[in-house]
Amino acid sequence: MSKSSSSRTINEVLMAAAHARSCSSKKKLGDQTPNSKEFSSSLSNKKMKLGDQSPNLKEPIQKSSKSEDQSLHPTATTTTTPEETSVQLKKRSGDFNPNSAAFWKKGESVPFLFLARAFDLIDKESRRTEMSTILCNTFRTVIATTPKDLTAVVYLSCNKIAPSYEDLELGLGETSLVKAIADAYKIDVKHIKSKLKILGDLGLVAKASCSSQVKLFNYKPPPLTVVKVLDTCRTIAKESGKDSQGNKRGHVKGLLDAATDCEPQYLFRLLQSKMRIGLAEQTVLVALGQAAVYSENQSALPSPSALDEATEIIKKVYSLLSNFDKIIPALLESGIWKLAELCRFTPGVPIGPMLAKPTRGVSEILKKFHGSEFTCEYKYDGERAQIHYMEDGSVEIYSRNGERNTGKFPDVANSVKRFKKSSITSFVIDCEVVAYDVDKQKILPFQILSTRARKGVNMNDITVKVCVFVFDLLYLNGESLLEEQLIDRREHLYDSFEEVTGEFQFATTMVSYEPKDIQSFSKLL
DNA sequence: GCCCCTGCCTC
DNA sequence: TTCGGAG
DNA sequence: CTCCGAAGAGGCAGGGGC
Repeated sequence: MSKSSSSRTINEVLMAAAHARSCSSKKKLGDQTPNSKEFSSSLSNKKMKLGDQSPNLKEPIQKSSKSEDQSLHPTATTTTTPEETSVQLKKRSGDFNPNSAAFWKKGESVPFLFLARAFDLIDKESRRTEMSTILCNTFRTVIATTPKDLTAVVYLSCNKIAPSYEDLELGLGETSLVKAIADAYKIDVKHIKSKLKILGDLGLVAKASCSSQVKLFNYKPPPLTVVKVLDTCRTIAKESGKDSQGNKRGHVKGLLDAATDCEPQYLFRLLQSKMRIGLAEQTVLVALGQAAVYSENQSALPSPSALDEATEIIKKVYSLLSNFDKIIPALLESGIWKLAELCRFTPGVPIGPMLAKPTRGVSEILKKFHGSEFTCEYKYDGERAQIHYMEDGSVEIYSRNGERNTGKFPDVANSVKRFKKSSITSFVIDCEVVAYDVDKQKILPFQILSTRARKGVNMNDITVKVCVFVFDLLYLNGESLLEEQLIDRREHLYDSFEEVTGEFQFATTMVSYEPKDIQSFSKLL
């Protein structure tokens, strides 16, 4: 098992374009080409930028003339049927009437069936642009009828139940869900399992089981709503302790009892966190941005550039503040064009990380960088960590995926403040936490790090010591540094912290114009 | 009290 | 993490 | 190139069972 990860050595090199985070405009270090956003690394990975921070959120060309006056929308939409909904949602955005697809009254809770139908349409579509259109129409419908449900709709569309840093897990996997179906329908677990093998998907199994189910009672639970589904998911996630498994199953059964049509299928895929309809966060964001544009300007069709701009804004905003509970209300209240002002990078909320991207070799890199200044950086073999130090002295640590990791690294959380200079009142750093042998002063392989306890770690129980290798500073003394060049952020970084060997060190880097330096740098191992 | 299965998360 | 498919 | 989805290794945590 010395799998790839452990075979990577600590000395592996990683390089990034010198202007990393703020990709678009500013460059000061060479390479102005439009595709100067990426980096490549020599050995196996490299870092890449995150979601665009195009600093030019200029005034929208298509200012919304009248934004929120919903009163002029044609009234009600009670005559539409679920079937009709599907037809409407597939229309091109320009031809779509946001009041045509709803089969519930304005202000009423959005039925889960509406969303399930949209998922079903998307499932049958392979073009992401089309998926996005369908979802865009879906969002527009919700905005036009029951905007307060938009947050729930967006969460479910992303297959999330809360921001990732809130540590809310369903705790339901395939096995539990199979049991839940068996429970609910009084079917043998074995039958469910064999069906699962045949159909290949738990959602389909749920659907099939549901339709073959004979309802013995006339009692019919009220239709599911999007909010109900989301709330129940959260309830399931919070269930813990004795009998929690059974309780969770009970909640699932409750949902299943009320599910009809294609609802069971998507309900179970949601519960399994495997939507597999080809739609995920990025596509949802695109749809959301565009829906916002269309909804703001009912009378005129938005220009393509306005739509692109909206997409950029929403992606950027989400990478800075990945919390729909904050973004959606702001979006509904003030519109897409002001969103960036309202939703800023905030300490305490993890920012989307710039990720490395594999390259096939040094030669590939050599070409890419001749003529431009570039930088290389060691890629340490540990765990990514984003450390937030707030004004009040509190610390939070987040993983690569934005999960709160603070409880896993109490040693780091307690020590970081010792490495900052006293004038520093708040900061966010990006770093790699690496297992470290204090006696031998040596970095240990990832394997060792992975044996650390993961939750509620007690300082006294720590056996694997770690060293933090910082490579970026994203926020300092109340101000975001995201608009600055990587090279400049590094300067701030070096100015703001003191290294302590074996505890807190700066990642080894090199900056050059000479492609051949890449090779020599990578030989440092 | 101990062990296993399931879920989740890291790379 | 790496891979492969689709657009 | 971007996005999505699937797969794989190793390992901790929590619950359920005995």
